[in-house]
Amino acid sequence: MSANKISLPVIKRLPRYYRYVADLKDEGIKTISSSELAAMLGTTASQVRQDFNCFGGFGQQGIGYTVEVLHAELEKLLLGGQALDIILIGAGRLGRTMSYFISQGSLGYRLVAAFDADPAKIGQKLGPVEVQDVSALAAFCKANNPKVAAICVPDEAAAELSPVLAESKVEGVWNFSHFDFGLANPAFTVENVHLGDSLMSLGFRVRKTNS
Amino acid sequence: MSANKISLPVIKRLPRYYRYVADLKDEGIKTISSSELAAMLGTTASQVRQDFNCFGGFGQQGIGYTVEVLHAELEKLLLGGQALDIILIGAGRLGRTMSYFISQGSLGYRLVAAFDADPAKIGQKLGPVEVQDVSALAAFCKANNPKVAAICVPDEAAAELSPVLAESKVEGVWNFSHFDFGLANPAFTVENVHLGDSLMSLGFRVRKTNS
DNA sequence: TAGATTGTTAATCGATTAACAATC
DNA sequence: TAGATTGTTAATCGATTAACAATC
Repeated sequence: MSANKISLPVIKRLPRYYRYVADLKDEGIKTISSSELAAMLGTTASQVRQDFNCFGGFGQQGIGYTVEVLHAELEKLLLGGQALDIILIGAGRLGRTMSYFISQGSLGYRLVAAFDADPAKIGQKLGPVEVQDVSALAAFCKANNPKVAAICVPDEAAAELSPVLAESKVEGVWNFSHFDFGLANPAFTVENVHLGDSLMSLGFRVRKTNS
Repeated sequence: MSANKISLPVIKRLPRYYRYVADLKDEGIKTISSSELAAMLGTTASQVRQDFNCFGGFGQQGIGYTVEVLHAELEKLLLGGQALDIILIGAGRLGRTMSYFISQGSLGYRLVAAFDADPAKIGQKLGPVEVQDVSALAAFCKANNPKVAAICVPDEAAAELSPVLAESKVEGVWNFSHFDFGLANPAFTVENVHLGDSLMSLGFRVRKTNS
């Protein structure tokens, strides 16, 4: 029943709006215009208005946007009232860092389990959860229906786990591996974080500038 | 002297091409057509050809692309022959994880220094380098001219360090903070990795699917 | 009422996709 | 030569920006 389709570029901009508006709220600013906000963000007033209007326009003509309203609306959109259950797969260096990240910030998630294949890691405490053997993944999903999985395992392990997740109720994949979950199963909503790709493309741009 | 302008979307796709082509090379595949590669990547043959042609077309009409040539060309573009010197700023959990990341993969970088403000972290070994006091940053940059900085400090610290980096020879910023280096100094080439934003936007999409 | 600023439609811009001539 | 596939131009699509009427 996904009513009106919001484009991906707009969705990706929402968290940034939310951060800036939260700052404004903290500073006690009551009202802001699209052009003021655009100047802060380095974008155009048109884009700000177009973006906000995807969600039904919470501004007032002649006045601007009430910071408190804007903040509440963006928070509702992004945090959605109740936290999503997320599981961490892979409790190595990256996985552990991400587990802290998930739990610390108010990002709209609740870490409910962590898994690893390495016996040395099983039983370790990771914030609110204890690392389980990855062989318990399917059973855990069946019993608890987590909605999102953070993938912090090597590519081959991700490929092996993909069918297990596809059979579960997991819909969202926060993917740090190179395995392409979206290609494997179009039903997944995938957010890739390709750190190596990111750093490489930065390298290309920096080298380019000097040539 | 930045000759032909390559668009950002194309640049961002290059690392993925490189990974897939490296796999093909490992599998001993000699030649590949744009349509075969497109099928693997989940894109169109047109896009593959358009992208490769930004760099002067290394295919052969009637035949396709020689995997070895493709691999060599992409490697040259992305790794650029010699490694870029990179410094790590912030040796907390995230910074340490990223230092391993930078050093381990063949991403075209050489970690040359790490900095932190916390006395407890100063002196720690981080792979090839030892964490220095951040007060030594300006002097280090002046003496060693690193080209890229990885920013793994809180937003306020990033804001304070921005002018220091702007005065140095640092051009590329791999930014994990929310401070906007591109806005502060348009001369920077910035690659933002906003993990919280990424996870939040995934949450929006997952919730959206169920409403 | 006059000034300001939104909501929304129209114009522009850029990126992706399709088509096809060149050529291996 | 015939078939295949690139390089490249043209068409389409979508996102951004500009314009302006509605309205606080």
